[in-house]
Amino acid sequence: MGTAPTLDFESLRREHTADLRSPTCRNCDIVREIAFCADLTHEEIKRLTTVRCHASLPANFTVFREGDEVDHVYSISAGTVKLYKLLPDGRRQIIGFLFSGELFGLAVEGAYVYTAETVTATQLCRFTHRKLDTLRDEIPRLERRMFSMAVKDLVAAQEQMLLLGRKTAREKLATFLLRLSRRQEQVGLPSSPVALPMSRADIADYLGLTIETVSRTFTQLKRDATIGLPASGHVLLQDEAALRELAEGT
Amino acid sequence: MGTAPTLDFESLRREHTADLRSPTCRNCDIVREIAFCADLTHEEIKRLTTVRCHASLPANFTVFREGDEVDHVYSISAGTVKLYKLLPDGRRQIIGFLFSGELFGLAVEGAYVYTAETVTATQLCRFTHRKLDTLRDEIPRLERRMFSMAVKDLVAAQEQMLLLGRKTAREKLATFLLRLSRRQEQVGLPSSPVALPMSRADIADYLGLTIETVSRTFTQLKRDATIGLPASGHVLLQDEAALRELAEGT
DNA sequence: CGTATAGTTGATTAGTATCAACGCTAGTGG
DNA sequence: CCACTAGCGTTGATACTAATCAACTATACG
Repeated sequence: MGTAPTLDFESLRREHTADLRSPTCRNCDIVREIAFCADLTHEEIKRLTTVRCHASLPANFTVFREGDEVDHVYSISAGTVKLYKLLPDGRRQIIGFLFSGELFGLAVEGAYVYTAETVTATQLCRFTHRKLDTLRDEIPRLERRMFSMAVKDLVAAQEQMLLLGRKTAREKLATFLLRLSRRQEQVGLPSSPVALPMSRADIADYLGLTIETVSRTFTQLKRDATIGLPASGHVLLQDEAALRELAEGT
Repeated sequence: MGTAPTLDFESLRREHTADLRSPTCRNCDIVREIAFCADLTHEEIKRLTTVRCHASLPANFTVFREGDEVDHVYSISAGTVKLYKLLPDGRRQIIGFLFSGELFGLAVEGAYVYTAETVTATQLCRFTHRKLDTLRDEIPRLERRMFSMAVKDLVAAQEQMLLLGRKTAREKLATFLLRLSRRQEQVGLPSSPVALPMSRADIADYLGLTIETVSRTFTQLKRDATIGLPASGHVLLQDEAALRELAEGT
């Protein structure tokens, strides 16, 4: 997995920020797009703004590694991030793909519990844990919001356990495609040509399969006219009903 | 999965409470053992006490089902509970085994996201979601505590994804046994004769295996003198180093 | 004591992994 | 501008782990 090493966040910020900044992030006073600020008042957002700092990172950039000492919490402004855990012999399990608006960097006992790596070019906002703790005390709604985000992640993790433990390769892939499709809908994009920013290797490590099995299963679904593969990185959902049946395991 | 149907909690409470009540739970004013009350002051615990209500349930009792309308949050005073999700064709994934001091019943959009069933005879405390919400507003530390519990569960769920997606049957079982062993240590019990209150079917559905594979793997580990099986429901960890190597996948 | 349930063991199958080769695409340098 | 190369993705042949099907044993229960 030819991954760039973790670099100094600050230098990266200077190096890559210019060309990747989006309009909403150019000026530091608009942070509503940050997920856990969504419900806050203007006043509260202002407070948050003072402690945040953002950067744009290239694809395949390691933000932090499992076991690293925790310093910051990150929020994705734009782009895609993958979180994963490794076994000593290199076997990898991707815990989740995160998109714009999602938060990561939670940890136990001062160490990150997974590695975080960008999939595409990505813009991140980050806060120190210390400052976030202070803010949580000052803004009770923030605490509540972070709790419900943790619950949301927990529910997703449990759904993924069902997938990993009990679904077949076809069912896993169908579930995966429908999830991405649903997410696109939520962001106001069309549900059907699903964008796959991640590689086959990433998909395999997310679904508990091998690259080859993922590839073969794509081919099978295409042969069955359930999906179409118009271009690399894009999947057409031709028969959503069939996909749903597969995903639910009926 | 010959499961008793969900019964009325209140009638069960009356029916089973007498013989199952533990000394610590007999009087309603000691609730320190409830996990999310651990850090609270005496005053705060008193407040909680007024809204709680407890019951003792027999083994294999369904507390609630996935999809049921949410009413309560439960805390285990004594016993073991399993949480699971089902696919329409009956395939089952156990999300977790919970023990004394743990909380369950979190939900999204008013519906439980998993089924909860007792493994052994179990004592539960329960609170209505409504009352808990009120208390969370009144006791900020409670909110913080619930957040860190959710994070703990999330981290455990991510660890389980690695197990389900990337570990072999032997590695899965070794990991499982070591977890139970570690938990016993934390409660002050010896680490070695590990108690297995759950059936082979439950273990299989937790590890993403079949009953037969679990049984065969137990036999293999016994043959290798890694574990001993002195009596049904108990496992002796004869070679913890070997188990740890297996669990870490080295 | 007989029956039901849980657990073990064996034989065979099936699904996915592994090993290997090949094609496609994109980026590089002449 | 085009050949060259590297990396990603696909496809094929084979191996292997765990599932399935089946029989049998041990344990708990009435």
